[in-house]
Amino acid sequence: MIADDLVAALDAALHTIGLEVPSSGLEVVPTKNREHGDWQTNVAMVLAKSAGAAPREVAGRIVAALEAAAPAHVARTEIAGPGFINFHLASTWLYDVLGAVIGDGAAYGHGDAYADLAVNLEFVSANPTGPLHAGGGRWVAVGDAIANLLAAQGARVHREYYLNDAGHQLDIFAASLMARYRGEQPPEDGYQGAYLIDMADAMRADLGDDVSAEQAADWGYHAVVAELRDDLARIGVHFDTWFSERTLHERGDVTDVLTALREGGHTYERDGAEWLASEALGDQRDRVLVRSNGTTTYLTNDLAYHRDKLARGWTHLIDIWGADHHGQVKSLQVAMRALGVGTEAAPEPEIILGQLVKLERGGVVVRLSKRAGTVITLSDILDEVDPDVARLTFLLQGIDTALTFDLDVVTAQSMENPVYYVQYAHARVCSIARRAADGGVVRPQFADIDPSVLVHERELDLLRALAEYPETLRHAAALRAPHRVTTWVRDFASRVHGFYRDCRVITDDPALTHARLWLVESARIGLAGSLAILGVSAPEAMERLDVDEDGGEADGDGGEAGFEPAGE
RNA sequence: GCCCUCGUAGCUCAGGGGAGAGAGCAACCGCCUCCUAAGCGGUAGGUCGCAGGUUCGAAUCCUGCCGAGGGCACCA
Repeated sequence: MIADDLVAALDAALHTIGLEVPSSGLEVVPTKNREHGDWQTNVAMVLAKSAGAAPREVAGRIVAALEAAAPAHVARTEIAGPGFINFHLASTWLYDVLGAVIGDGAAYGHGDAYADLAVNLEFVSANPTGPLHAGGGRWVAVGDAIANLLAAQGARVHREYYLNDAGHQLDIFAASLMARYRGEQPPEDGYQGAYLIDMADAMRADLGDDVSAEQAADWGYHAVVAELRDDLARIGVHFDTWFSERTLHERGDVTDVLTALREGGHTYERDGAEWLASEALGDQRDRVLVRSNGTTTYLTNDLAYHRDKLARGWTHLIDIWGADHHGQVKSLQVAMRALGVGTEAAPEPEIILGQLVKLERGGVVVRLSKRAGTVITLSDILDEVDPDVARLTFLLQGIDTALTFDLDVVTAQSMENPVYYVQYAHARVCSIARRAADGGVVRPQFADIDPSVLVHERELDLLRALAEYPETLRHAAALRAPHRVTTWVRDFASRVHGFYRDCRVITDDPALTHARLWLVESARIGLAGSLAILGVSAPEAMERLDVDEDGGEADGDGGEAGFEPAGE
């Protein structure tokens, strides 16, 4: 990588003139403005104070030393602005990028930052008492993409879904199902959703007219889990493990946790309940472990669960939670530390918090009411838009910001969704390759082409973006921020479209055609690779939509928001 | 009251110490005898919530305030 070469050269130059490398390290970054060259460093400004000289003067010394041993590709070095050192490179550095992309293929941009990590990533984990809520789609998309990101950095990643199938909620669910089965209203505090009526009918069809409460509880549970699995499959997410909370109770893991905490002297009795002295460990307050009725709380069970994940050999635990659970983060981490976790070998669980999704319909907030049974499910969304649209919609922005999902906007404008912009770039690029093949244009071996014919700004722009891709993936993985990949690929797609417009690939100039065919292949690799991280498909062909062919795509679902004929 | 996240263009959001702050949508103006126009180019649009502080340099870090969302159960 050119950046590494420049860092090495700077390091050597500093050594030559007797300056220390800044403690923050050497920073060489791409310039934002082309006029400032290709890469820039701020070392001179960082070192000015300790060197006891003006930044530009320090820069001058560094540049002099650099020129004595000029690194490859550097055409010109200049001092600019308050003391930046700008590197103007020959475009040969970009031909190296092209070579790297072609050489690595689908693995281009991947790294080994997490090669030693065995990650257990738990996400979604919605209670098995009904279908997946539409807002939960955010965790589906984000979790899967984070898993892909970590895997692309060499981690072994395990996707896990925790089924809270031992608590009170499930009893209430079973009672609600049983009530519907008998044609009655669910209990006051029960699940009012209409889906239970359908489910009760299905149960009757399955088990007949004489179903016991126990049978109903069991049947209902399995039906819900099957439905969760189906919904997730529809959007293309597969979990390696569906972990049942019951297991923890049956095996005695929960009592083991209690024993360990007691032995550590972290528990006490009050008001007939058993408490964890978590405030002393850094929590906001103490927490109940065992209720006065003898049952264990969510926290206790969750501790047993996290211990089990470690016992199964996962060295790094990650949970993705909605912000509505933020109050539990500290409790879990602090208690895990009390259990001896939090060491180098067993770091405490990493909790990724995401802000909640606000559902709207036509600008009006859809309030979810259990009583009224107003529920919009993920599968409702998938009935209206394809999984790629749903996924990318959830991956457009950072997880720290609340996301508004307007069902009308997302469905009515699904054709304008950025996902098609990116996929179209991929389809176009594939189309070129197809055309070339159909026309009998044979792409020579990469080693046999002359990349130096690639001099158009559009061509170089593609390679510049590809040069930054590995760094983008690394950052996205480190920050657990898949939306950075979305941002990158949208920008890259824009460059691909620009190139497509301005640079004809298949021409009567064989050298240029051959080089561009490989360039196009590198673009395909970049698009397909980043889309794969996001869990979005990369179609090789898409139909052209012409404005005057108004309509199209009538989804026939009685949609009141049909597509307007768009043009005058 | 305490804790977490967010306030950037009309709207939805990128950028999270570096040089005139970016994109998409919406508005306006252009571009298909040529590899798919789901495309490309251009114009217009900003006190980066407010006030202090740190720094050579702050939209970015710190503090306070204002505003929005989410938490503060012997629910999960």
